[in-house]
Amino acid sequence: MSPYDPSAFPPFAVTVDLVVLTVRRHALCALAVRRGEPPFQGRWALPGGFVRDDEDLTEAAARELAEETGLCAHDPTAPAQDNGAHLEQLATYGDPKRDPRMRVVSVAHLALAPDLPAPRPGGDAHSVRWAPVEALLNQVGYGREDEQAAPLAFDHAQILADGVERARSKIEYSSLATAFCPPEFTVGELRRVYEAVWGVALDPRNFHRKVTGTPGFLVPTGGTTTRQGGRPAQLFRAGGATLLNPPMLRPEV
Amino acid sequence: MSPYDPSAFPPFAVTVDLVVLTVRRHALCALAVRRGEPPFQGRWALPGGFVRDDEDLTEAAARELAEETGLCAHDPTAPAQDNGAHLEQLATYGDPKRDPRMRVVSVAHLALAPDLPAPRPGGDAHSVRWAPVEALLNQVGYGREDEQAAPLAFDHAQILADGVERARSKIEYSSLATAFCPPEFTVGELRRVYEAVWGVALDPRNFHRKVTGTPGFLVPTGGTTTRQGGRPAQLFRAGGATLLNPPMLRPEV
DNA sequence: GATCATAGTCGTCTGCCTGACGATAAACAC
DNA sequence: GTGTTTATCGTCAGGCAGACGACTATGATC
Repeated sequence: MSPYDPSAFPPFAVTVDLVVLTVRRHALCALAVRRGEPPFQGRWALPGGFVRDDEDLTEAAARELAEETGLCAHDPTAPAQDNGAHLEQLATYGDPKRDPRMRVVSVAHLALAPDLPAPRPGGDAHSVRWAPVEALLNQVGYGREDEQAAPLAFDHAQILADGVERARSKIEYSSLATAFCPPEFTVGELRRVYEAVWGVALDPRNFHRKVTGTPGFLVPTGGTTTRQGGRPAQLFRAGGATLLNPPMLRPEV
Repeated sequence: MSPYDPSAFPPFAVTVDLVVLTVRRHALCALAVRRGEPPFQGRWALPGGFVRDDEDLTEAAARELAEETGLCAHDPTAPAQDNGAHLEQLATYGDPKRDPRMRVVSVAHLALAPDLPAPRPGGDAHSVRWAPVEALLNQVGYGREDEQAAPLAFDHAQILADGVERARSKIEYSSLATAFCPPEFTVGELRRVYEAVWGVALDPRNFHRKVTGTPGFLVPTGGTTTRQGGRPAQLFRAGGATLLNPPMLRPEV
C-alpha cells in the first residue's frame, strides 16, 4: 500500500475525543466517562477512541457518539430535525506530551444534544455521566463525595473549555441553540437554553421579539403546550435558516 | 515508550498543510507549490509536510511557514506587530482516501501575511508562487499558459476554500485584517484589504468612521503618507483590541 | 500657476435594531 | 375569585449603519 518509506515519518495514533453538551436543569452539562485504566485511572475524561483504518474523522466521531449515548449524529450540512445531535469538528490537539504512553493526535469534535429523556450513557462497562461544565472545569466537588475534585484527564479540560467556548459563540450567530431542544419547543425553552449556555438572564420579551422576528429561524407547528406552567406557549420547530443575521447579542459581562 | 499494543490501533501519518493568504494587487492570494513527484506530479498544492516526532502541531506549521516564506509565525494570543504572520489552526482532514499512498491525516493551518516586499518563496528547489484564490479555486487559467487549469492536488481545494471562508468571516468580528497589512498602514490600505478579501466595495467614509471609532482597533502613529496618491493619510498601527464589537458588517450579496 | 484627478476626512440624515420596561393574556393553585 | 406563573404585544429612547454631501491636501497636466 505504501510507496512511502515508513521510516521517513514518525508514526502517530489518531483518536477522536468528544465534547458532548446538553442542557439539563438549567445548566450546561458535558458527557464525562471515568477512566478504568492508567494513565489517569479513576479520573474523569471526555469520551473518545481510536480512529479506525477505514473511517473518516467525522465517521469515527459519530460512531463514538452513538456508542456512548445512542445518539444518531447529524450531518452538519443538513437541517437538524429528528432526534439526531449536531456534530462538528472542533480542533485538533497534538502536543507531543499530551499522552504519556505515546504520540497521540486527537481530533476533538463538538456534539450538541437535547436533554435525553432516556439518557443511556453507560452502554459500556465504565461509568458515564452528565456533569455541569462548571464543575468539570473548576475541579470543584459539587455533590456527594469529592469524586469530582480531580481535574479531567490528559488535556481534556482545555478541549472541553474550547468546546464550550465554541458553543457559546456559535449560538450567537447561528440557529444552533435549537440543537439543544427537542424537535418541538417553545420560545421560553429556547430562551432557557441561551441562558444556560451563556450563564446570563435574558429579557423574555426582547428575546421573543428577536427569535420570532428573524425569518427562517422558527416555524410554528400550530400546537401549544403548557409544559412550564403559566399561559400555554406556541410550539415551534427549527426553521431552515442556519445563520442569524443580525446575530443574537450576548449581553456584556 | 509504548505500553500500547501497536497492533491495537492503525498507524497514521500526520502532516500540516498551510493556507497562506496575502493581499496582492487588490486580490486575495494564496501560496501554492508545484508538486515535484507523484501523486499529482506537476499539479499545484498547498505547502505542508510531516509533523516531526517532537514538535507540536503549531510548531510544525510555524516551521513549514518559515521554510516556505521566511515568515516568523506569531503566537495568536500575542498581538501582531513585527513582520510575523498570524497563524492559527484551521481544521483537520482525514478521509481515508485523501492520499492514495497511505493513511494521512492533515492538520490544516491558516496563515495571514502582509504582502511581502521581497517574497522569497522558492527557498526550496520546487517552484512556489502566490496565486489568486479565485484562480486556484475556479481552476481557471488566468495568465500565460494554462498551467493553472488543473485543480489543486489532494483535497487542497477544499482546504483552501475553508481557509478563505475562515478569513472572510473572521475579519468581520476581529482585528485580524491588520495581519494583512505592514506594521504601519493607512485606513485606506486597511479598507482595500477588506475589499479584496470580501470581494466587495466599501464606502470609504463609513469605513473610516467605523475603524477609527472602534476603541483599541487602531492606534495613530503620528506619521502620514501619500503612498497611494491623493491627500496624505494618517498612519496607524494595530491596537490591542482583537475582538470587534459590534462587528464590521459584510455587505449582503 | 491654474486646473484636474485622486484620496482622505468630517458631517448629516434616516431607518433599523436593541435594551428597558409597561401592559395584557391565559393557564394553574388555592 | 385571587394570586402566581409564563407568554406575548407595545412603546420609547439610544446607538449604529448605510447613503451621501462637503471639504481638504496632495500630485499630474497644461
